Amino acid sequence: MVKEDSTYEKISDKSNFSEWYNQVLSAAGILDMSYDMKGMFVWLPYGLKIMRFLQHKWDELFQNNGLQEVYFPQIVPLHYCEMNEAWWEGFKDEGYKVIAGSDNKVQGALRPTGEPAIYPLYSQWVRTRNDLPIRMYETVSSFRYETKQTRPLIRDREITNWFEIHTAHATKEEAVRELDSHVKFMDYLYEEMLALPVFRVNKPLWECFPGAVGAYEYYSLMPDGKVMENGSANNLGQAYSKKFNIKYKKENGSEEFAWMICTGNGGRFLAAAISEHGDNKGLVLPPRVAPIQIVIVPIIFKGKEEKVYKTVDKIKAVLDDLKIRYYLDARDITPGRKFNDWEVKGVPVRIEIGPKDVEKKQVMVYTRFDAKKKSMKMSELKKLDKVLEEIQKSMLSKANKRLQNSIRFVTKKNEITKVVEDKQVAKMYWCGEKKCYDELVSVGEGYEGFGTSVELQSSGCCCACSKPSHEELFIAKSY
RNA sequence: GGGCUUGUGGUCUAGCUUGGUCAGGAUCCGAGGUUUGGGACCUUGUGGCCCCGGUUCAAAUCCGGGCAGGCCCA
Repeated sequence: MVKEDSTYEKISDKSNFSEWYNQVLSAAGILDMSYDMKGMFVWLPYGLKIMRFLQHKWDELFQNNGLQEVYFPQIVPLHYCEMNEAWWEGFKDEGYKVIAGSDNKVQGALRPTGEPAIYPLYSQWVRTRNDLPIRMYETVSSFRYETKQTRPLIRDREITNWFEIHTAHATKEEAVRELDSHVKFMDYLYEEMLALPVFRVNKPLWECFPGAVGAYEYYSLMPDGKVMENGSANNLGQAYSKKFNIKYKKENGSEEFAWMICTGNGGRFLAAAISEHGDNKGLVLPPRVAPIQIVIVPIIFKGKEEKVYKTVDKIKAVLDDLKIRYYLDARDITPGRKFNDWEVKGVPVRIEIGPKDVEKKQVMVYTRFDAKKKSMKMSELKKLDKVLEEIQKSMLSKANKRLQNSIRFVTKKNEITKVVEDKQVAKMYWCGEKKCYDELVSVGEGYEGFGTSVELQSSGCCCACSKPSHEELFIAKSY
């Protein structure tokens, strides 16, 4: 098991982000990227543990809020796909078709998204008002034959560990309340679990599905100053229910289409966390999602093994009491090697315990994110859960600072280029007209106006046409 | 879609300009020993030039094609 145990792999400086990112994924044992199928990767034991841990967090969160987990088949009949023609037009070129049988007949498509699989069934399930709401989610793989450059966890051809919530409601108001709770789910996963601040923005309407009411999109700020779309919560209105015929009979006998909400995200959560928190030594995991929160490294000298291991047992007892996820590294290799292994893997805290510490009734505590090593009395070990919480908080506030410092407010069109080329995000007043949007975005190649501020603080004059404006537009390069 | 670039044991890599004792190093893995407070050390063993064709007395090296990666830009 070469890959599960550590291998000594070089990690570039983080300023060279593309290279650094691939090396960290490999060195930390997240993915094996040598699988010979473009855009598809092998989840290694440690990487999958982290991803599954995050998945358990959203399972718990969704189910505590009344959402039910379901599973729909991976193969979607083509006539389901064709029910939403505009959608299929956009997706069919990047769809995988499944052929089987001696005549190679096309059996269907691997799902590029969940809608075409799920909504035809919703249509059957909904007859009366009592059948609503439907509140379900699934965690699955989606498949897209990407023609762009693929990048592990960021742009895959098999999008793994992807959750999507699909809900259907009797009224518009109920749907809006549902959307609000999805926003809270995303905020919780980002801030509370991953210690990641994000841009939560509104999409310009022409970027939403035809007929949709609106969408919140999430964008992560990557180390190279580009932004990455990272999940969305969509208020579909009745756009999809009309396509898929999801409707119920009202008391007066008339028919009403369901109001629908969908929300999804997956591996990009992890991509953003790795990119934000990682450093030149490797991964740095936020304690709340780290599968191993504390690693214990015993330092063994000949003849003194027993003493050390007796103390290790005491430490384990305390950690058990605190319900901390720990791992005792008893491998027969040198301590220095173990230190580095677990640093690359981003374990938040390491406890070193050797004969000297046993004498002094203490341990050495190393914290990964600030690389500090301090001694701690055995009697103080029960504070370790607070140490982990402190780390979590500090990681969030550090990331928050970077995000806030990256935003530059501009008042003139010609200032945008300088900000974006400086690897920052430009923010400006915008009147809401597409014409002005196009004008502002076209000042540089590859620029994207990725949304407008959700929490509006003030208003001013449109950066393009100078008319009074109540919206703030963000512009940056994007993934 | 356009441009640039790379392919050497399991992994990382030297060699390519100027063809010829160059297939070298490191790591991993196996065996033995000594160790363990920041990637230990010594002895020893296994294992490699992406594929096809061309030029040549001679190709990892030059040329053509294929396949597979990586990076940048639309």
